[in-house]
Amino acid sequence: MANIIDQVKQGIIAAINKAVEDSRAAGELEYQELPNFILEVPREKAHGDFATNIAMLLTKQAKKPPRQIAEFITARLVKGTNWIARVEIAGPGFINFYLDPAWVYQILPVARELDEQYGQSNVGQGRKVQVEFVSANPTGLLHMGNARGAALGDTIAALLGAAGFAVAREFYINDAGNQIENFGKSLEARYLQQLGMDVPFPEEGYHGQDIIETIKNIIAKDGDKYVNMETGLRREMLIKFGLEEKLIAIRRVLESFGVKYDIWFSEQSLHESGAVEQTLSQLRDKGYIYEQEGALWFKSSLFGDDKDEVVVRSNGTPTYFAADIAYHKDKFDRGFDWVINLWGADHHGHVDRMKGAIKAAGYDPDKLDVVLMQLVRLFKGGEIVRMSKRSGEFVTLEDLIEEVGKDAARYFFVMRSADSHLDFDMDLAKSQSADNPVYYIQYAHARICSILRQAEENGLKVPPVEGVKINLLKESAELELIRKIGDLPEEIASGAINLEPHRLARYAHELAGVFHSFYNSCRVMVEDAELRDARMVLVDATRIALRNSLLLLGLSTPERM
RNA sequence: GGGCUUGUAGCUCAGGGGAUAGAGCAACCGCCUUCUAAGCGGUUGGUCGCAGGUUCGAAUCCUGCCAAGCCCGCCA
Repeated sequence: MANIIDQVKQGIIAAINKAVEDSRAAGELEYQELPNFILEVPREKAHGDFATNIAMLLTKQAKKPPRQIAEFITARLVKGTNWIARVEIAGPGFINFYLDPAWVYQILPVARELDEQYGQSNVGQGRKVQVEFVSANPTGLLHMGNARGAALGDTIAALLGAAGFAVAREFYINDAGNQIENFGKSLEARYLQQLGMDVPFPEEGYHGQDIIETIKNIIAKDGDKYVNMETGLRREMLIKFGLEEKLIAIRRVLESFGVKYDIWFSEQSLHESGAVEQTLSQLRDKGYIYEQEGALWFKSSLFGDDKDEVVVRSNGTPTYFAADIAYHKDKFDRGFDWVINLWGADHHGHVDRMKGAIKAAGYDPDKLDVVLMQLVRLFKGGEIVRMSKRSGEFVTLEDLIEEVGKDAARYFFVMRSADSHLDFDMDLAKSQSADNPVYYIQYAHARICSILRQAEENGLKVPPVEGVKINLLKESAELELIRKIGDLPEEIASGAINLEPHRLARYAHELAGVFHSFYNSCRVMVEDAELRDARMVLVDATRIALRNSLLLLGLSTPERM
């Protein structure tokens, strides 16, 4: 019921199927197998409301020219059912369907009835899906790459939720391994330096100013009590304090970015619980692990990888990959039917062996999807902003939110497909002008709210749809707007299934555009009460579709601008 | 050297077997006594990186080449 357009489409598809079968039964057409035809909205409006390519696809089997096949099919299509008003054969053999214009009027009551729920569907059927994203090292601040991951991951999760999946957002905390050791050394050096001691800073350490800030906080709290401590213990204490502080900061920034996680999962916990060890011994029992040069290797080459991968170093410590296998095993053990990871493109080489490891551990690797996102290049004043984490010189997510605002930042990250190399133009993102697509969309929402607000001041409320003559909406701008509103459920569903949040960003922009167009050609507050009522319903349904889109994108929905 | 991603209008990008290839920005011309001009309408602008192949039909699929970014560690 929720997806009117799909419903109408399915009706037409059924009608086509029947016509084709009838034609075969009558001996006009010959075919063994019905080809996988499509029914789509043609690019050109002159080509009707929907069009199918079935006649062209049947040429081989039927051994007849496409236009003749189309003749047979159209002759057997029953007009007047499934909203089909007129059918035409065009071009090389397309069958174009022209529907009774009234078919779109069903969309408005549905949108208003469902309100907050309009656009949602149940294609996910409650299946459990996990989206893991950002998962940054808790040793520093979030950078532009993390920010893109946050916006994409959160929007993908929102789409999946709206499409009927039971979604969990998860942050994997890399609180183990080399970078933590490095973090400890950096903290220790800064600690001793801050207390006036002349000690060298580690070559590979974290040079960022934020580390010094952390140390100042520690000194403010505990003074010099760690100075005379044994170095191992001292680092442990500093790491504990530092990690906690960093995690709180990361969580706070992400929340200000509109991102909230359901689960924060610690890598360290997998080592402590013995899960890593257990996973490795299971893989060893299955013969996927061997020893060479003192290290343990996973036979990832058996699964299409170009070489094997170390899981336990010759010094006895497990690698990140070992923990990651245990982690993914844990995800599946928690009952997720679908596991989605957002990784930077620089991790692409990791995908095949991760899938291989999942297979080796006895799970279905097809249940893991890794969304790789290309790197972000930041432009400011027309120039690339060079960034380096090691030197501590980079624009943080916090800086970004402060400079361009949450809404613009989120929209800019989501408006491009994940695999496009994103050029982020800071000047454009923060410009409060027509160039900025975020304002364009929000402005449409504010305009609608303004109309409805003024109507209400004059004692006019949006009427219940039952008594309204929606069929008074005959202008092309009106019909186009209704159609666009009707597209939302499909946009959400396919955006979710294909993990393509940029489609929703585009949709919101298009919907706003169609509305602005309508606004300029049709006045809502007209004298004619019946037309006014119909347009108020239309405008309110537009508001619903726009608002729901904005919320899924994590953007605010201003009622005045 | 091998792998992954990308190459479409001046710029940033959609489209990913079908009809005349789209949007935003930029440029140019119009539209505010009327519900928000952060808006609308119009014009200009394309050898879809190059070359082959498959197909009734290729920007889209295949092969080769060219260019850009990233990766190829007992880092993550």
